[in-house]
Amino acid sequence: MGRNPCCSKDEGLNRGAWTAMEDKLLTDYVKTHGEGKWRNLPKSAGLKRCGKSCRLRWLNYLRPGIKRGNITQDEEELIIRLHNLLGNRWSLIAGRIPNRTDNDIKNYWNTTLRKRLQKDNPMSSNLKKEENPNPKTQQLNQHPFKKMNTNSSCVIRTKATRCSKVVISQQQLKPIVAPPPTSVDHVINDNNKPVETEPLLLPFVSKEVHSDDLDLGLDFMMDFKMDDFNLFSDLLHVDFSQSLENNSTISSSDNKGYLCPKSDHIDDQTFLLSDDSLYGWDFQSITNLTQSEFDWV
DNA sequence: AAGCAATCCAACCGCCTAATA
DNA sequence: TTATTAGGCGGTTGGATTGCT
Repeated sequence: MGRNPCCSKDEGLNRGAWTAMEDKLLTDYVKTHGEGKWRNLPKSAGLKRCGKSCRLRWLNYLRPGIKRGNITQDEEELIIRLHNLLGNRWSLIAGRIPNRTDNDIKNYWNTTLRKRLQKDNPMSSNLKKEENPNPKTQQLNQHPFKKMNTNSSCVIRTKATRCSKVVISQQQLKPIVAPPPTSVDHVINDNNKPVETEPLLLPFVSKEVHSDDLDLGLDFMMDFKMDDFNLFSDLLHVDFSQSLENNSTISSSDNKGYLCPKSDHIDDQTFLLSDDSLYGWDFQSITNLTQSEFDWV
């Protein structure tokens, strides 16, 4: 049953810093045979390393096009904003910053940004270390989707965990900053040709906007399928170009990248979101919510 | 110049999900 | 369907480097 045993327990494997010769062996092998099959790679490439170690070395160091060090001002601002949205989800953050690795960004955050931001804003709970570092204890004490902070802003950080269902009442969606569009205009493929598709209708109508109600804190992010992260590209000033399923790209006439949920109505006031339903919400509606305004089911 | 502290960052560890036999 | 592992991820470590006294 199952797959063949992993190499990780093998004796006699090299550990620690990689030598130039090991780097060359790994690079030559991956260039010839491509990425993947990491378990078998060390043996085939003549490396005395664990496959996991090879993968990490390739992805974080040897892979062509990687930028290392010298984080620019723009990149730094983007990291901060993305971290506000996503918390410590380094791979997702790295996915929005070209040619940077998650490890690089994580290191930069931990060594530079966190300290600086903590200094600038010592009350920011997002920047504090976890009081209880034991993940097992955290799991026992908290719902995996309810990593709460004491103030209203919070980042839900779940490791390899997904929200299955959540109920949001329409009332809770106030305030909506701008009227959301009623549909995404069209879906295009890689060749910029329109694709036949059903309209992605928003299940709620916009409310009156009261500027006094606006709270633009962006510390909140739900843990839906993060593959859909491109829907936040407007906010992040990044090209709205990442592919969705079927190699298609959604765009809207105002290029705002509004989120259009495929949710089920429970009644006129409440919507049930399931795991694959976040082809999104109006971004501000989501980010203005506090964690306590959700009922997890 | 020496010793120590602070910082950096590559690599490892352990957990989780998806894949697969 | 089930058991098991590979791949991927975030957290952490520890050796190397840099800065300070």
